[in-house]
Amino acid sequence: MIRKRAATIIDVAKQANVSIGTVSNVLNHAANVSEKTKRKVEEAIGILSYSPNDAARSIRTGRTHSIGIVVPDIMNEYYAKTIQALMDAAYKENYTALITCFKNRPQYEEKLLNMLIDRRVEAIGIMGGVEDNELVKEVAQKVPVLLIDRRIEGSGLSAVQFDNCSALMEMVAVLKEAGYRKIGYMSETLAMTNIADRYQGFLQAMKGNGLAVDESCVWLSKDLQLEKNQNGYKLMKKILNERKRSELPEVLLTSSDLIAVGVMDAVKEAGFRIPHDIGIVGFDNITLSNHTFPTLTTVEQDMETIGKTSWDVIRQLMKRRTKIVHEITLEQGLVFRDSCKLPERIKNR
Amino acid sequence: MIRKRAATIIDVAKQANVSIGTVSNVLNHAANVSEKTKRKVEEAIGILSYSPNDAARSIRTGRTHSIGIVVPDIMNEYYAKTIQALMDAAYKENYTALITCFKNRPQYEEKLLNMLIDRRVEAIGIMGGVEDNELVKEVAQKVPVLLIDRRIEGSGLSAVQFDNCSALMEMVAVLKEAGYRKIGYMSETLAMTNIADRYQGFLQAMKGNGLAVDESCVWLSKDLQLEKNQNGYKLMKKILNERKRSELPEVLLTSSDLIAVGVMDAVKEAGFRIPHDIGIVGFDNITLSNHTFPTLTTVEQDMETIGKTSWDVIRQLMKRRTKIVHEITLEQGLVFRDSCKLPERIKNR
DNA sequence: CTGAAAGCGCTTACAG
DNA sequence: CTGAAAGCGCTTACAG
Repeated sequence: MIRKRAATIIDVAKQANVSIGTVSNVLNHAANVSEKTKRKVEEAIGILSYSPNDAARSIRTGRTHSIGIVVPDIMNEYYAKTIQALMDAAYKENYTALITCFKNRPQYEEKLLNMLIDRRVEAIGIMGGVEDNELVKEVAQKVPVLLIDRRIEGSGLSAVQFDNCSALMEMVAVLKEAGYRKIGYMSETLAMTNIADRYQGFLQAMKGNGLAVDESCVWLSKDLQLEKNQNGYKLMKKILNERKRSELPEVLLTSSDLIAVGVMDAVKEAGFRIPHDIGIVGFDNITLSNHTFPTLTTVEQDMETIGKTSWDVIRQLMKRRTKIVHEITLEQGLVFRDSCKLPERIKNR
Repeated sequence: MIRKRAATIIDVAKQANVSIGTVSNVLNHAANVSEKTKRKVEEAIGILSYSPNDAARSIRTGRTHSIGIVVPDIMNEYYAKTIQALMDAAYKENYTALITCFKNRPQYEEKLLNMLIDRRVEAIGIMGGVEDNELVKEVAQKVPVLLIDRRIEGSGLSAVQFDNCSALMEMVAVLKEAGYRKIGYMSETLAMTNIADRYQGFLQAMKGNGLAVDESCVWLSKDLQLEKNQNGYKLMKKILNERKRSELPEVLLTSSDLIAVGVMDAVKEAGFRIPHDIGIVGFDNITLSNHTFPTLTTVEQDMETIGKTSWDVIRQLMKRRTKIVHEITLEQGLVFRDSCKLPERIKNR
């Protein structure tokens, strides 16, 4: 079987014995077309199983009805759910989202962004680590950019973010109330604002609550950006090998549920009990966190909401050629489960 | 700030004082262009920060360098990882994958497929439930289609699949060896071949091992297609409410880890112990399955491999205008963990 | 209500 | 090595 060349608007016009302008009018539900010719055209379209070529259309109209999304990867449920919500919202308004993943490899980022620009996406949403802020600003000269779950200080770029700092401050306050004093912290490096904000919240809260930060219990590692689960496990295993029990924190805050789960595996493997010997706190509230043993105390980020909100803002950004800056901050929520020793009165909040 | 109109090849030609044909030649690393004019052109490109318009290019060349992927959703890790592997492979050869999710809503499927055709993707990979086989066949008239993790009998369409039937036969044999007799089965309905094959494998193996299928312990529910976790929990809860313990299976096979995890929650909530009172088996081997309590016995599907293989086949399909049929079958693997009572000799296999 | 024609931003033979 | 011109498949004023 040989696939036929796709029919064009010219073929349809010939088949229906009308001009291509008329076919175009039918296609676009435009200008009064008589019922009769409309039927003729539609019949011809059916016979030839014609479908309009979007590229040709977009070259004329100057619009592509597509947006670009840049994320580290889609394998992390946090990204997957956010993107899904954003895509769904866009799709309902006949926009297609081009998803691109750069796996935290800087050399990919530029290539991906250029690809999106070549495709003339009408806006770009950037989630996570495009590390080269200058690059992002250049891109924003050409096409509206929305930063999702991050920001670039002083760039005048729109952003939808969570209030990471507050969430961590609350969490630390609760841990203190629960009797914890020696609070450890494990995170990817602080390149992204969302991650940095959490750490700031941690530091502020420790200070505010009169607790000392034990620097030997703070681990910031670049490895934790990807394969968080695996790398969290490895890092914790190494820590447990090197230290005596008294040198461990009483509770360990982490910047991701996946990291937390890896850490828990290492801890359990070393024969410690959670939360009896050490408490663990995650971040994201992915499905996994409610099914680990013990279940994981964490910070909930509402992916549905950030995804939808991002689309709303992107739509605003596309509307006008003049630039306006949107800054939206969403609240997170604390989820108390069994991986920390918490009094009932706290759990029931 | 007002965003400028994007520069075109004409602008570049003017800026560099050459013809647009020459600019095009530089862009496409084509025909001998003298070093000097090349530099002139590149400089002009820099000054205007010109980027070529893919739509215009594709309308001339007839190629879009993009493929379409259709999946139920990207929130299930099984789909997410497969797509990621496929996207990565495609990306390395300068192809972009347009990901579309139809959420098992039939009315979406046609719209999505048309959208992909309008965008003139050079091939389409379909994973999971596009239910209308006729629709798929029509699409395949226009553009090469690869079925991923499913097939359409007698359609002459290429497919990359797992050997689901064999995997289930092996699993049943192992369960029998472990002493299980009353084996239950919980799955989404059998609309898709991958799901149907598993059930066939189950039936065959039961027969082959001289075990009776207790039909009261077979649940096939449409609800389990989406939100598998939630809906698995609900279904199991209902079952536990309605039955005495003696009416439950000794071990329950499920068609997805997410379903299995929901089931385990319901079982534990009802006060039963796993695997002491009832064994549970999942399917997919997503990250979650190694962290539940108890950890989940399951069937591993190598997402990396099916994703990459799918790209390899898609590339083949795009190469020629004559149709050739590819049928590739991949092996799965059994993963023995703590959610079933299994003798050590089996676990160590 | 319908058609003829210009033009969107490119690539591709073809001259020179 | 470089340029002029045709043409890809559409939409959009503009006549009639």
